This record gives sequence, C-alpha cells and structure tokens, in this order.
Amino acid sequence: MTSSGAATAPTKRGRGEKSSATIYDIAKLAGVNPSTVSRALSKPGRVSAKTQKIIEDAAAELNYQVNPFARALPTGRTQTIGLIVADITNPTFFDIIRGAETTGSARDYTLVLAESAESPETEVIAARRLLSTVDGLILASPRMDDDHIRALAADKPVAVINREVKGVPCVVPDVNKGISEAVRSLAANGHENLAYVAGPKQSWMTARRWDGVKAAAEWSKLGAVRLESSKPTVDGGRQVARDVLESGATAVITYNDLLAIGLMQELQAGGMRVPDQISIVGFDDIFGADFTTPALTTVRSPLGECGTRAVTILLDMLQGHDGPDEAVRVETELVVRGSSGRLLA
Amino acid sequence: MTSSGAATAPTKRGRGEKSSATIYDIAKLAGVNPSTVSRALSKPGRVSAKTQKIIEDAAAELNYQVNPFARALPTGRTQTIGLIVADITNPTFFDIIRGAETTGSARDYTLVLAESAESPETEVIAARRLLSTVDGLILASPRMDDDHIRALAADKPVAVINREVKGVPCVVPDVNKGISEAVRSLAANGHENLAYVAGPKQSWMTARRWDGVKAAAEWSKLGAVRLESSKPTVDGGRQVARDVLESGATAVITYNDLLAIGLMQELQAGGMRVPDQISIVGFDDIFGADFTTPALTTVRSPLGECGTRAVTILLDMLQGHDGPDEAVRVETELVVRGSSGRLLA
DNA sequence: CAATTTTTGGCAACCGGTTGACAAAAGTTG
DNA sequence: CAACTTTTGTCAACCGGTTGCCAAAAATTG
Repeated sequence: MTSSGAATAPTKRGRGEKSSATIYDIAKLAGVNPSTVSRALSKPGRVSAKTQKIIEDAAAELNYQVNPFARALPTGRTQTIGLIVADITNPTFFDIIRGAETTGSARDYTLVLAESAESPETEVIAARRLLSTVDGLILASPRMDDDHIRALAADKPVAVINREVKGVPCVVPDVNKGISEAVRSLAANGHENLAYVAGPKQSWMTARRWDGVKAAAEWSKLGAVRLESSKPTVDGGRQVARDVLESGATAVITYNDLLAIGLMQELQAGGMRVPDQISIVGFDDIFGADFTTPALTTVRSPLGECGTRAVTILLDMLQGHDGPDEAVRVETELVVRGSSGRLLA
Repeated sequence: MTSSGAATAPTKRGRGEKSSATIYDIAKLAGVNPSTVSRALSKPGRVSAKTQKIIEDAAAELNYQVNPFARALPTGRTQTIGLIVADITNPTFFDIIRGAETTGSARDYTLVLAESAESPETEVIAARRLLSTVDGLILASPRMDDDHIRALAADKPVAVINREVKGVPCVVPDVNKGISEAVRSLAANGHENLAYVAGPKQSWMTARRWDGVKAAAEWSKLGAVRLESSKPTVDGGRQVARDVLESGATAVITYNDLLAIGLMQELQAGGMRVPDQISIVGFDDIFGADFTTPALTTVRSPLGECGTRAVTILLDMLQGHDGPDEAVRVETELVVRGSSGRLLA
C-alpha cells in the first residue's frame, strides 16, 4: 500500500509512530522532481494535466498532507487568523468568537484564540506574540491604545471590532438605530427620566452608547443622567441599584446586559416590580438575556456578524485588496422583551 | 543578499513594512556563529556566561523574536495546543475553553480552537487538520468514535474531556456525588417520582447521568423515568414539558441546564409554580443558570477545571511523562438555588 | 610544564516546502 | 523544414532555525 517503487517508507518522525509523506516521497513515487510536485499542488495550471494527475494520484496514495510549517517558512502564509478578546468569560465575545471561527474555517483558515484578561499590557504582549504566527489579527474590544493598534496594523492585516481606530479597518455596531428605538419606545410608554449605567471608563463603546442615549433622550425630550458602575458585570449591576433608585429615573439603559441583569435582580429583591415600576433595557442581547423573568429587553448588536465581517475583511486584505477606509457599521436593533413597558402609576 | 557582505539592515519581508531580526543578524552583531546564538537562546548553560550575555544583549537590541515556524520545522514543537469543541455556542464549553486558554498561556502555549458543529465527520477532519499543527490536542465531549480518538492519540498527545476512552487520558466529572446530593435533597423535600430528561443519544455523558440518577433514585426509593429530548437546548426543554407533565413526576433532573431552563420557562408559562409544584434540577451550572427566576438548582461540573486538567496532562506528556492510566475524575456538586424545593400539596 | 579532561564555539547538514532562472520539449508560423 | 514562441519540468538557492560532530580553547591534574 504505502510505497511501491523504492524500498524505504516515508520518513519516520514524532514519537516513532505514524509517518508523514513529503513532496519528496510523492516525487519519487510519481517519478518527477519535488518542485514539480510543489507546483502541481499549489500552482494550478503550472504543470500539464497529465503530470498533474499522476502527482495527485501519488499524493492521494501516500495520504499526503502539506506540512504547514514548511510552507509557512518561505512564504509567511500560515492559513491562520488570530483573535484577541479581553475576557473569554464575557459572553459578549462568545458570538464574536463563533462568527469568526465559522467564517474562517469555511475558508480554510484556523482560528487562534488569546485572551488579554482585560489588561492593556497583556493585550499588547499577546497581540505581538500572535501576530508573528498568524496571517491576520482581529482585536475584539481592544483595551490597548490607538497607536499600539496602528503599529500592529502596520505589520500585518488587522481588523478591530467594537471600536473605531483611524486608519485601521473596523467593524462597529451603529448604536444609534437601536438606541433611538429604545428611547422612543420608553418615551411612548410614559417614561420621562432615564438613567444610563455606564461601563468601564477605558471602553470606547461606553462613551458611544452614552452619546447615543443622551442625543436620543434630548430628541424625545426626556431627562437623562449618567451613572457609573464599578464593573460591567452582574455584580456591578447589583451595586448600582441604589444609585438608580436615587436618580429618580423610571427607565434604565445599561452599558451591557450583565449590568442590566444584576440591576434587575437587585431591584426585584428590593421589591420593585419590573417593568411596572421601572423599565430596564440592556445592551448586546447576550446568551442568557432571555433567561430572566421578565426576559430582558435589550439593544442587540449582531456580534456574530461582527466576527464574520472582520474575518472577511481580513481575508480580503490577504488577497491584496485594501481594507475599507470607513469603519464598517452593522445595525443594532431593539429587542423588546418583558423588562421594559408601560409605567404604572 | 542577506547572508554575505556588509552592513545591510535585517531582511525586509511581508508587504514591505517591518523587518524581523534573525539569529544570523544577531550572530553578525555579536560576532559569533549562528549556531551559538541558537544555543544561547534555547539551550541554557550550553554556552559560556560571557557569550550568553553578549548574545542576549544583541538580541535585545535587535528586538529579536524567534520565528516559530523555523523552529517548528526541524523540531516539530509548536508551543501550541488544539481544542476541539462540538459547538462553540454551547455555554458548556465556554468554561472549558477558558480554563484551557488560561492554563495554556500561563505555560506559554497558544490555544488553537476548532468547532465540529456536532458532526462526527467534521470533527475527525478538524482533528486531523489541527493535529498536524499542534503539539497536543484536547477533545471536549467528542462525537467521533473511540477508535478514531485512539488513532489520533497514537500520533500525538491527546486528552479527552467529558468522556472515557480506554487507553487515552481522560478528564471526566464524576457525576455520582452531585447526583446523589441532588436526589437525596429532592427526596428530603417530599418528592417521590422523578424524571430524567436525556440528552443526545450519541452523548456518552447522557448515559452516565441517567445511570447515576437511576441508581440514586433506587437507593432513595424514588421512582425514576427517563424521557427523551429532541435536542439539548432551551427549545428542546420547552418541547419536553408536555412529556414531563404526563409522566407525573414532581421533580425533574435534566441532562443539562439549557434543557432545564427551557423546561422551566414552558412549565411556568403553563401556570405551574416552580418549585412549589415541581422541582427542576439542571446540570453543569452554565453561565446564566442564575439568571432565571427562580434561579436554577444544578449539579455543577467544574468545567474550567476540566480544561485546566486536560492542558496540564497534555503538557506533562509533552515533557515525556506518561499520561494518567486511569481517567482523572473531578468532583461534581449540587448547587442549590431556587428551582428545587419542598413540594406543596 | 606536559598530558588530559572539560568547555565552548564553529561547520555543515538537515527540517519540507517555494520559487526564480533556465533549458528541453512541444507547438506555431513562414 | 528552419526559426521562433510557448509550455513544462529541473536545478538550486532560499526561508530561519536546530543539532551532531569536531576541533580549538580553557581548565584540571600529575
């Protein structure tokens, strides 16, 4: 089965089990030069149909697989894209990861994942390390500063999700549509004062969302205050409940769903009825947003699509195309569930 | 162009931006042979302290980084481990991914992620592809059959999570402790008949859990029936609600939390009060299990720990140690929340 | 101080592909 | 049929590290 003509089996390697055929093995079997094999396998049309066939058969017989490293060494191409997220436990990133993985592997690219643990420094290090081994890099909600990002982008194709960086391809949910839907819906339900619970100071998105809320509130002639949270988690949401009550707002929009869920839990524990006494709107429509009672109304960002888009942009750039010069905007939309509604007395 | 002659800058490469120093650049700068540089940088103690210093300084000055591919080519070592999960959207895997990523990167290994989309065939293909580029592979709840797994394991170190495969290192939550706690707690609360909602037929775990439930129920002298679900998701949980009601059971243990959540939603929508009329216990304690009202009682599997353990085993094997000959068991425990309790009338 | 052992650094051959240059073979054209 | 163009396969030089082998240098010993 293995090799017919010459005596030796393909080179042994590893801990001495399986072997792996090389183009040299194929060349020997097919009676051609290794470089011809290389061309047959990667430069379509460069060799005659006849030789092509012979070589392909030989490759199939030997169960050949290119050695990615041997290929990467001279070419630099690795068929790999890197994804860096701030926090793997944060469900916001789940959909991004999935979108990226799916789109990537459909095009025969493998996803390499790294986490920055929310630290800008770790992030830079991880990015540097990754960048040398991948064809392109996706930064999801990066914490590092713009200059670092541009420095990375100067080296290899980089795409950014959830943040706008001048000169670097970005995929950013356009919050305005979703927010204005949310605010209009709240206004229509009789709310007059709303509160925005902000996320981490260094997050680019927290500012964008507050801008959107403020603008929409003005337009609808509602009062709007910004409250700070200690951290963008369920716990942070619980802690901010007191401030929310003191603010006198009857509707709350939070920086993300986790805050909303924590807030809702704490308010309900304190006897408030949602949405009769207070409406809560989250952000992102993460996994589990509909597990709550009432289910959470939220502004959905199409995060899976962000992942998909980012990969697509990256792969396009790898083909030699230019990245988009404007940030790619994906639409957000309000998902109305039970946690927002008419204000009862 | 690079090799000989005078004061050229390090080789340009890529789309003509940054350059990357090689050991040859360092060698030239330090006035030694490239092989000495290689040794200084990877074989501690092989060169004299003095030369070591000179080389390290030169490396630092040139801002040197090894080229992972060049290193991988002759050695086969890639500093990379692969993780294959059945479904990236399934929150069960989130913690596994995170545990693996964290432990891996602490030891300077990068995680490469792939998804099998629940298909045994895709899984085998992904595994094969990954295996050639990583030092070791983790299979989380694999869908392929035992022989395929053993074949992979013959090639390179492989660790399996959530399933036991003879001859391959496995990390498996020991469901018995958690289940017996759950069943005893239900019995103590006056329940006499319980139902187990099973997961996918091909899942090894669904059988183990049913075995556990059956045994514990017998021990506590409770009746136990097994019900099938169409799919292990929230939706599957909703669909099985009718069967649950018809079974007459007053307590339900489900294959996983998603089923439990869907079931609870559906039962509540139909007017049942949880836990007054029916108790629900899930499995895994996934993200969001405490978002529900009442919060979900569940048997927690330490999934993050599974990821960590699997990586540790793998890295140990890469050091030349043997893998554990017995499956590594991690403890499960009952997390009592609001969805289970005393049966009222 | 010579003989011997231990360190240390250099040489060169890999690892498994890719690719520019070139010549042989095949195909066209006058 | 010769001259010329195009196609196709081969040669050899990389890519950037690692490593076995050997000799020069340094350290140890008689």
